[in-house]
Amino acid sequence: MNFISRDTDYAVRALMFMAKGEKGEIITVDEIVRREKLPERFLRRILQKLAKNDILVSYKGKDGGFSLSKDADRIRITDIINIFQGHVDFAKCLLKGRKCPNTNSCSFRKKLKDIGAYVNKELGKITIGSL
Amino acid sequence: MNFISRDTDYAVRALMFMAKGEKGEIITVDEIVRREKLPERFLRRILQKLAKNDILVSYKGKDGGFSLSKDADRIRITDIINIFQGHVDFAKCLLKGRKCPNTNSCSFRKKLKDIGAYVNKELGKITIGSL
DNA sequence: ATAAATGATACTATATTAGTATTATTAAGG
DNA sequence: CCTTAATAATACTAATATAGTATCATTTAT
Ligand code: FES
Ligand code: FES
Repeated sequence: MNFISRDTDYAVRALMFMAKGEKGEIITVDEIVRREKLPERFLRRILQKLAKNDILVSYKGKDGGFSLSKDADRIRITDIINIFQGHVDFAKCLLKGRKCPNTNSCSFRKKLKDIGAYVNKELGKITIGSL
Repeated sequence: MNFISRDTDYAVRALMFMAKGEKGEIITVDEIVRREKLPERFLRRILQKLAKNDILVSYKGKDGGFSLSKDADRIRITDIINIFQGHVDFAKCLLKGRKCPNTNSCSFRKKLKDIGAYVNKELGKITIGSL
């Protein structure tokens, strides 16, 4: 069981590569593909999603590409995880349709919540710039 | 994205229920199903797996059922997670076939590893008995 | 106009998760 | 020894999530 999904991982790697360039530099998908050996079309979609979520700025047309929308130190790993994997829920009642016999008092869920809070806090400290 | 899968959750709930009884008490699947409202056949398979992994002892035949194989305080949540979800990997290189450009030096992976270690340590402290 | 880039969206393939069904085996008790 | 009440083993199916591909539209510098 992996904690980090493929698209999160690819996104982080692409961002790390982009962060090496000058601030605001425009980089094309092809360039990233060449350097990081990622599947092109898949990566395109990933970068598009990052642009939609204000991590990247996209420039269409000739000489276009993507640039970081903010300083690499302000892009947190949790932002990326949230975009691609949604909120990481450490403690959700899994009894969907049926009635959960002990929703509010469940001590298991309570403990997991504490651990989840810690993980989110620590992951929030990691930024693209810090890598 | 959920950290805990359905079968882990069901297993924990079943074990918590069983831990309420006397030490070594034999309990049938039907009894757990009645009390915890879990899908019977699915739960059967889950308990079988727990038995195979020495969490439960199974008694076949009439008056049979399952009992805890050890004190509830010695059954850790991590044991259950490992059985049903495998080792939780916080930091694995996701570039399978292709060559990873930076396997040994990847700082992202290194940081995730630390967090994973913490989570496993904390989860290891939680036992069925403590819930 | 053309070429070189992204945008949007739909499609497909594979893996994982969740659950069901079937048949065999075991052991207690009359 | 037969019946009954339990688990064991295994195969099957359905739903969902993940990973990746394909197609066509739009934009912009020259
Ligand atoms: S079971 Fe629904 S909350 Fe613990
Ligand atoms: S990318 Fe393979 S290890 Fe960081």
